Amino acid sequence: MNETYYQQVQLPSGTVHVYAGDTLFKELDYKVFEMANNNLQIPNQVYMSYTPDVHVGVGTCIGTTAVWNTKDGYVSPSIVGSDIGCGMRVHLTNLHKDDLKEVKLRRKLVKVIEKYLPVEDHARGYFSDIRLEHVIKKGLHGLPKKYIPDGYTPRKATSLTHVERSKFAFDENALNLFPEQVWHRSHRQLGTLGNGNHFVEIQSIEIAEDQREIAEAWGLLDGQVVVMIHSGSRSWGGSVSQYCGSNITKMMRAEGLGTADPKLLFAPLTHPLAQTYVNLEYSALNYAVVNRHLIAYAVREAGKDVFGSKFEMTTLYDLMHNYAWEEEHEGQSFFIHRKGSTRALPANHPANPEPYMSTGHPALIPGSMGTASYIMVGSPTGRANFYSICHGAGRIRSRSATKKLVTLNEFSSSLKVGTDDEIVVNQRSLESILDESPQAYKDVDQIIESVIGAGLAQVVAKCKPMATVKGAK
DNA sequence: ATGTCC
Repeated sequence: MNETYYQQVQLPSGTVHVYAGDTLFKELDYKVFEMANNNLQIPNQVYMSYTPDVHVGVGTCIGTTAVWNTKDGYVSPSIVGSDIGCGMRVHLTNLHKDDLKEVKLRRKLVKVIEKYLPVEDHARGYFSDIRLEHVIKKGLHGLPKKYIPDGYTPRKATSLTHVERSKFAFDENALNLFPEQVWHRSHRQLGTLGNGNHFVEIQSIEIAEDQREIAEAWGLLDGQVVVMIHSGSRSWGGSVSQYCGSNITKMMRAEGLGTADPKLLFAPLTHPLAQTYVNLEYSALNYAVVNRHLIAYAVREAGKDVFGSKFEMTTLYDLMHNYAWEEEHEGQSFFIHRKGSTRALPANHPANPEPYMSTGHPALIPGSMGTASYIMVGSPTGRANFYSICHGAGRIRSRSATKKLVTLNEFSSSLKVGTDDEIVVNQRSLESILDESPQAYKDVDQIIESVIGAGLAQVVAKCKPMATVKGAK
């Protein structure tokens, strides 16, 4: 049987391009098409698509790529979503999975990570030597030098080239809109994980046979231990969404703009409120990149405590799956929104950072708890979808429904609790994160199969969880 | 996802 991995769905307001295998497609909630129909009513849109992990969100589905031409474009805070700049980071260590064979050692590592990375108090990561204003304005370039250690990339450079973008420039006047309290809270939250689906995970990797050449170029080794981080812009991005969202809502009401969904917000890029939003959105992208960088810094400190000063943790890559920005393709400027959608550029695309120009950059895709994550690379045929792939497994069940359905025993057994292969979790009570059990999510392997089948990307390495650090409310 | 309020 020939499986289809892509189809165009015609709706009254336009076409949504759906990248999903037949099985996943059949299981899609009709509400994702209602949402698409509303989103397609925003004027001048040139392209909209769904990834195989698409699911209903606020105003817009998570798993959406939505594109305008910059010259007559629109920005939608709803298509970006409220966790602006949320994304992934992977660091490579000089440990082999056998070094972490003992459950006791994995427990110790998790405990020490918690010492450097506050997970109970979400606002305890006070870095008094970091000026929040500097990192908000200059991204990673606003950090004191001590946070950019030597040997931080596989090529042992101190460069900040192993990120999607190390600094987002914007009109800084927009920052005057925020009260002191927002600055204070965000300073205290720097370097904290947050909760929900955010995590730090210790994983071991398996290289995909047909991508060994790329894996080698990236410094990946079979059985290598890696650190995967998933976090965003914390309350800074939340404040941006809230502040801009309420102003744009009022403007839309006054000007009679809108769709059937009052939670779907948008404005033409030329509107002053749209410009303020884009400026503040970029400030949140700076915060998010720095936040993940500082979380990695904390894990690195913990690693040195546990394994000694020879412990290394070099940056593979940092990239995001929630944002809107300008992007050039074949000389044309587009304004691209990705919400739960990850850019995966192929080799030689000019937007690749220099170290990844000849291979394409790593695209980092998290699975759900207890399941695999993936390090992928974009394919040239991904152009059809503006080089966008999935963001993870994709939720199929609400947090409350998951808590009703899944038992603690089922959750524990998916984490292999009590066996030698136990995926050690920091939370004393799994009950506090029961809504993150794998039963709340689609099967990530099926999602990845769809992405490959559609010709969007290839797997370079599969990452298997060994220990997970989560925040919880 | 988030902080805040019920």
